[in-house]
Amino acid sequence: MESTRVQILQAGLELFSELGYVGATTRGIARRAGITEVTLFRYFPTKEKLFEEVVNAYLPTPGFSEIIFKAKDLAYRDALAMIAGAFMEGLRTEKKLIQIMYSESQRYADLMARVYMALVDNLISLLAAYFEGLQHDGLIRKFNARAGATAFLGMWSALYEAKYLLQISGFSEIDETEIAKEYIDIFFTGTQKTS
Amino acid sequence: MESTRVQILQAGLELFSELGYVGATTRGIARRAGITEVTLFRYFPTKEKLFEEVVNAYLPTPGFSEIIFKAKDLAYRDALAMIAGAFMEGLRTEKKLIQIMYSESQRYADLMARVYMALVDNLISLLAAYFEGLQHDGLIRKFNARAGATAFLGMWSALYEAKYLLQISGFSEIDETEIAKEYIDIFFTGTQKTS
DNA sequence: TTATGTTGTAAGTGCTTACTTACTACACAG
DNA sequence: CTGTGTAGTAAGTAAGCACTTACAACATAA
Repeated sequence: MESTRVQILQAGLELFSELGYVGATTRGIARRAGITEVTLFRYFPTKEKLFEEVVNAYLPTPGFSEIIFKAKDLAYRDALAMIAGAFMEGLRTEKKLIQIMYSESQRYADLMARVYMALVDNLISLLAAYFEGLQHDGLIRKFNARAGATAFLGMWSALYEAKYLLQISGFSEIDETEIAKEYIDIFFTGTQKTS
Repeated sequence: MESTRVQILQAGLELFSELGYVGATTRGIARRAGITEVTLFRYFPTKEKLFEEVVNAYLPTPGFSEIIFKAKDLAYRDALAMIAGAFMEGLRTEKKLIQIMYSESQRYADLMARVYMALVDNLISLLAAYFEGLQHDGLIRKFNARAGATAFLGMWSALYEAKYLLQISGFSEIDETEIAKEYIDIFFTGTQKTS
């Protein structure tokens, strides 16, 4: 059955993210998948190949184009809020993959760079294009659109890391909608036209 | 000699950051320190104790208070630029520790949270106090000072991660002073008084 | 000279690891 | 009923791991 393969990949994603590439064992992955180690090696020739297939299997297909498309129907401030919300939700959904990305960024630099690209690079480009459209219509001030996009998403990804990856206690207390309001205020005001 | 101990700690910092806690071996650390494995175990009873001592030994003593102190003599925009530059330089200096922090944030959650606190939490508080002073003097608009501080530093730490930790090619091409100017522009304008 | 502290050398412990081989059990399609 | 594909079981391999023991070499200080 194909489901055996999927179960192994799922178990691999979990254990690689919890224990890292070296820390996760083929025995442990097999156990969590509910199969034997021998069966695991019937599907994947080496631990390394399994790891690469896990990452590739769960590489997110960026579904951000619709988000930005919808943003065009909203007022600028509401669009920023919606984009930020969608981005944070996307990061939360991909938490296991993001954990792998950070812990293996040295050993598997190229592969992890691809994970980053899949996660945020596409959104950066779309967001930059959105800003350029608004600039062209004279609705926001002129600035380097790509730099603006990384500035905006950077605030959120840093918040995500402190709160969800490192689980800093000072951030878990804070209401996310409250801090979101401040972030959006700053960026909104910072990109307004100077009247 | 005390220098043997220091050499082991230094080698431990390097190998733990390159290979992770599980991936780094006591043999490898001893070799890089230029001593034998037996000597390593004469100084540190277990690999785990060695790891904890490495992290504690290289926990940065935050030297940010002087930075914020100097900022008070500068114009707001120049102060932002100086703080951002000092923060980025601090992150670059602590690259190995930061790598450890990200790769072991699951296994050693508490210890790595302490690393984060030492790295940025102190600066967040100081920066928030600086903003509050400016707000009190009516030089910038009112906003949640702590949220503003995390927003400002978040932009920079996200840039640092993409450029130096994940080494995303798209960021290494960009001139850092150019992107810095845009970040500061956005934050400066975003926290100005609405006249 | 004698005592002490620091290091290296050599060997080995028991455990875990990724990965293999050989055989068996069972479901299902022709 | 027979062949085929998928799985489990049992056992084992060679290598690497953290960590130990015992002893010898050397410098320094009393």
